[in-house]
Parts: sequence; structure tokens; C-alpha cells
Amino acid sequence: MGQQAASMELMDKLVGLCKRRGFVFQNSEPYSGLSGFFDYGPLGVELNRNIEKFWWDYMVRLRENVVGLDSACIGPEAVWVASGHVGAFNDVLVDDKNSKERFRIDQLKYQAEDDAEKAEIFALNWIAAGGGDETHFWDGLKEHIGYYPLNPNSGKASRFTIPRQFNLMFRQQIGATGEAAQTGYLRAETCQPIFVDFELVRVGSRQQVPFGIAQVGKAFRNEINPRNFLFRCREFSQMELEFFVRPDELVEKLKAAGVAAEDGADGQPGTQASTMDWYDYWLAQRKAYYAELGLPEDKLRIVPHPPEKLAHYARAACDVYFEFPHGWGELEGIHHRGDYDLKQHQQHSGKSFTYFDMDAEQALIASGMDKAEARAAATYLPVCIETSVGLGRTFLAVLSAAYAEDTQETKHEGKDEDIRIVLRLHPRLAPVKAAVLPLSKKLGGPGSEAYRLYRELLRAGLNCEYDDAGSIGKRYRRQDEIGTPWCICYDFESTGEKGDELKDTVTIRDRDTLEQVRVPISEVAAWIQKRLN
RNA sequence: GCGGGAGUAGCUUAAUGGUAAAGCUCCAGCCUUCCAAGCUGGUCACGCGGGUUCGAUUCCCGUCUCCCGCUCCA
Repeated sequence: MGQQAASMELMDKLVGLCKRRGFVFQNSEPYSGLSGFFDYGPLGVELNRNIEKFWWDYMVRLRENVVGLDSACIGPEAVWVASGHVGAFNDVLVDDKNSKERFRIDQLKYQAEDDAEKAEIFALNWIAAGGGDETHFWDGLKEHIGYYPLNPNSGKASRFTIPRQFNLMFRQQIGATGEAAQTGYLRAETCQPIFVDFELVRVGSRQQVPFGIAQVGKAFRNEINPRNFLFRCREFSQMELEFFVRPDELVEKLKAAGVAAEDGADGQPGTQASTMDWYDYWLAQRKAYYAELGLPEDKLRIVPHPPEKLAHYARAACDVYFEFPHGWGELEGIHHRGDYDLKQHQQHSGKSFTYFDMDAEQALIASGMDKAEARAAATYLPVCIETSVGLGRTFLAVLSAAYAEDTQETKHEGKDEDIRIVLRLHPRLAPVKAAVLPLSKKLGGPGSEAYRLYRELLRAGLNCEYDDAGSIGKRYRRQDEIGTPWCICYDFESTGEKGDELKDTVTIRDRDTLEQVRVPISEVAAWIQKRLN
């Protein structure tokens, strides 16, 4: 079996496990499903929340200068025109009928750079005018630019389909009656509302640059072809931080004026850090985050964008790649966005998004700069460093890294050993922290000591299960499969019927080592909590 | 969306132009039961729609979904 086949097998196993045990399944199953949409079941929702909580604590709660936002999932057309998505997400695609490849029309091979853009505009107009057949379009384009474009891979002429427009955003009619309705879009990324709300959040939270706004929420993209389970969906959750810092121009002026630099809080870059220093800072923070999250290092890679692939406004960008079952794929993007987004919204809305940096102004004046000049220098659009992670992708990464199969001895007739499926999830992420399993059903039931312990753990804030069905071995395996780190067994010793020594104690079994320790019932909750932190 | 493959219980696999079989899982019960043991009983399927036919899970068409390539970048 090749590596590709083996890894696809892993994906199939994950999909099966997720469906069987209620982690994730396809949306609208009874109606044969809807491509690119998934529902998170009882265990999935817990795992998701645990991942999200970890991110939120790491990025927001433990920091003085990052605040949260939870914006609407839909926004007016103007916002998405300003962000560039109405234009950029509007790809015009053609298929090569000979090679079966698909291309954006502006990425065919042209004799001059301008012609690519001309061709795209020509195609958009042609589609808007009602379209036609292939001959009509390609002959029209030839008349327009003087020749037929070529296949960029082969460099040869080919037969292409008519251009088709793919809008990757979900367009919505807002307002119940047709005439009064205005056009809106489901947000294609969670960061745009952060930029739009920048001023209200800043003023309301009394934050000053440098500071960040974080948001976790749903985003929607009408993907041409959703693929690879949770990797590419049409509805997905993002965990994004937009962090706003002083522009380099101001920092240069502070330095030139001889203003003394001050250190930043919590090991952050100081008052005269460049925007690239901040980019490096967040990149390092994100690396540290992944180390703590527990994803294996050899499955993670940081890949910088080569300069020629950067968006025109971006100073630097890199992606965090993870080796998913289907191959390496992007988990997170870390981008230096310049002041592009705030500038766009300032232009399109006609409102001011500039920030007045009083500290900078006073420092410049104190160092002898003219007051008006200092004020001008201290009034700016902050530069934004973005970190943007896919929650569903993290979910898939965590699951695929945790999935393992053991061989264990078995009592099954005719078999010596059995395969044990175990999710080696970090206890912090495990959807179920512990399971209370009375050794025999006679030791269980409502009103039993075992059940009381289960209730106590729930009240202590630990998501736990109680299971007294069938054999103890089977119940252990069921918990292994969902990654429950600890199984608590209430046995006949616990009752005291075999002597006082072990009375009121239970065994706690470790998911990974299968080893058991005896712990007094009264200490179980604390025992678990200690190991979760 | 285009091209290639696929769709029978939760899973793995049967059979059939005449109302679908099994193993595992699952559920209930028995068992002083510590790693999917054993025993008894039970639930659950021809993806959906249309056509051909006396009759379709089986043949045909469409559709939906899944897998592989083109494309994608959270």
C-alpha cells in the first residue's frame, strides 16, 4: 500500500469514527446531504469548544491588549465591495477541453500583461450581456486583443469552454419584500467586521495602539468544490486576531526625533518596534501556541509566501501547514496586511478610521518637533497584523494526530489479539474528561455511590459519562475511542465488603498506559482537575 | 462545474426482475464482570425522483452524496 492510500484510509477511518460516535456528520443526512456543510454532534461540539477556548484564552483572555468581538454573519454589499471580495471572489473560469484543466481566464498565457486584465473584463461584460457560444466568445476576444490566449502549462493553443463566473460569496436578499430588499453577503471571513467595527471597539474598550481585536465565528464561501471532509467546507469557523500597531513611518520619526524607546508589556515589542517586528512577534506567538496545543512538530511547517505571491498590499505573509490525512494543507495564515483594510473602509464609507496617537504626539513635541507636524505624524491608519486559523481544520488536525490503533490481548473466542482504537487527545481537549464505570451493574444505578460520584464530577464542571452497560472491557474501549483520558471504576473493593482498606476508593485507569491507580472517592474531582491544567 | 469511479443496516460483505442474508456494532436482559469474554432477546438497509414492466434493490434516465484529478488557500 502506498503512503497516499494509507493516509486516505486514515481519513476514511476518521470520517467513520466521527459519524459513528457523534463528532461530526454531514448536514441534512436524511435528505442525502448537502455538500460542504457539516453538523457537529455531542462530542464534536465539546471538542470544538475546547479548541476554541484554548485559542481564546491564549490570544485574548491572557492578554491586556486584545479584546473580543462577535459580529453579525451577514453584512451589506458595500462592506464586501470595500474589502475587495465582491471583485476578487468573482473568478472567471474556463476549462481546457483537451487537457481537462481549469484556469482563471486572467491566468491563461497572453502576449502582454495588460491583455490578461482586458480578457477578464471582456469576459465579465460578455457574461453580463447574455453570453453565447464558444466561437462567439473566443472570436470576440481575439478581435479585442488581437489573438487567442494559450494554455499556460503547455504554452499551446487549445479549445476552451466559455467563461463562467464563480462568485465565492453567498449573496443574500435582506428584507422580506423584493422591492425594499437590499443585497448583502454572508461574511467570507470574520476579519472584515473587525475592521468595520474598529472605531467602536477601540473607543468602547478604551484600547490604544498597539492592541488587537479577536473574533471566533462562522464564515461562508461558496466553494466550487468542497473536499476532504472538514478541510474545505462552505460554512466554517475561523479564529482570527487583527492586531493594530504603529506604522513604520511614525516609528522612523520617533527615532529620528531622538525619542527614547520603551519596552512593551508582557514581552511584546516596544514603542519603536517596526511593523515587521510585530509580524515576527505574532509568528513566534503562534508557534508557541501550536507547541502547547500538542500537535506533533513533524506535522507542522511554516511556509513563507514568496514575495511575488504576496497580495499587493501585504508586506509579509506565511502559512502554517499541517500534514492532514489527505496531504499537507494550510491550517493558519499569518499576514502583515499593512493599512489596506482600514484604508479601504475609510474610502468606501467616507468615515474616518484614523487613530490619534497622543503618546506619540507628546513625545515628538517634547523632543522639539513643531506641534502641527507632530499631530500630523501621530494621526494615522494603524497597520494590521493578522493571524487567522480555521477551527474545523484545527479540529481535523487534532483528530488525525490523535488517532491511533493498538493491538491488545483479547478474550474473544478464536482471537489472541484485537485492535484497540484510541484517540490520544490532550486531556484539555478531550470532549469527555472521565467516565464513571461501576464494575458490575449491581454496583450502579441511580442512588449508587458510583452514580453520586458521576454527579459530583459534573457539578465540578467536568464533562463526564456514566456507563454501566455490558462488560467493563467493552466500556473501556468505548471511552478509548472517543479519547476519554480517565476511566473511573467503582468495584467490589470500593464497597468495603472485602475489607476496610480499600473502602470508598476507586480505580482510575489511564487511557494511554492502561495503568490503574487507587484514589479515594473524595479526591477524584481534584485529582482530575490537577491534571487538566 | 468538467472528466473518471462509487452508493444494499452504524460498519464490512452477500443474494435477487417477484416484499433482502450474515458477522461486528448498537439497544434490553443474565453473569462478583478489570480491558470489545459468554448467554438470551431486540432495533436498523436497497441514497432520492422518474421511466420501462403485471411487478424494479436489480434495467434505463435524471438528481443528490462520496472518492480521485483540474481548481482552491481558513
